[in-house]
Amino acid sequence: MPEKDQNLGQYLKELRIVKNLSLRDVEKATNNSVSNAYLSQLESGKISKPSPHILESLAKVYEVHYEDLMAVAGYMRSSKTKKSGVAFFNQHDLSAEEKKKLLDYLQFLRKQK
Amino acid sequence: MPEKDQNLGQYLKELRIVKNLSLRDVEKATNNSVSNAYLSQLESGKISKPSPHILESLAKVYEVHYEDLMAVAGYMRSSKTKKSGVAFFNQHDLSAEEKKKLLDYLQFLRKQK
DNA sequence: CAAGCCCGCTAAGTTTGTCAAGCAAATAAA
DNA sequence: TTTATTTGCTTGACAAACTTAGCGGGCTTG
Repeated sequence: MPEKDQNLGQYLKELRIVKNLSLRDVEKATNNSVSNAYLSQLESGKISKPSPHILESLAKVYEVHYEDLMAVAGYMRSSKTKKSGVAFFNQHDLSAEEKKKLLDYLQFLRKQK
Repeated sequence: MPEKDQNLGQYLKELRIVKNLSLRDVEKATNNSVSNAYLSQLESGKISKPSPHILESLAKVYEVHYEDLMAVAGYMRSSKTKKSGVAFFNQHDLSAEEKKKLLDYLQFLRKQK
């Protein structure tokens, strides 16, 4: 489950990277309802309270429960431990740094074609 | 249950009137997290998409399920028919006008001491 | 009547979410 | 290497959310 104090931006970035999507991929996948520029700001934490319908669009693309994103955004208390798409990155007691390194490495691996 | 197409403002106003609270009463009850001026704008429909934590504060004061308000605001599909505090005003096939007249009359009655 | 309080409401200002355009670096293609 | 495409990101402008101050009306109390 998403950790309580994990910030929304990091979580969104994890989801996107694991799914191997670019900012613009997501923009298209959401039918332009979330611009790549805005998603960038979300991931970098410059925006902390997006409107729920934005989260809904993202949840659909990332195949995550809408309520999960709402919870991470601080809009709801996290509901009953639903295992979402990136469960691996959240279930194994990874520190924030470890997680980040793994994600970086994942990108590296994929770039090797 | 709140009707699908019922707008948020009207619903909030109903709740407040039935509970016999003034705008300022609600402001105080929410610990100043919802100003009376802002609530007025909400009820008049000048603001249609308040941030969820606003709805959370109001739900607490009005003793309504948070999810209900979220649903009425269009942030969630209405969950399983929870009967909220003003069930009377929503269950008896009242038209919008009828409802409004009843609420006005309710205020009139109460004003009679 | 006058002084005071509470009511709903609004006008004006600040903040913040959101988008369109575009830039610099990385990658791919020629 | 040069050109073109993609990627993440920043900037500037706009709209919508949200705040603060205050008005005018209706009650109450002296």
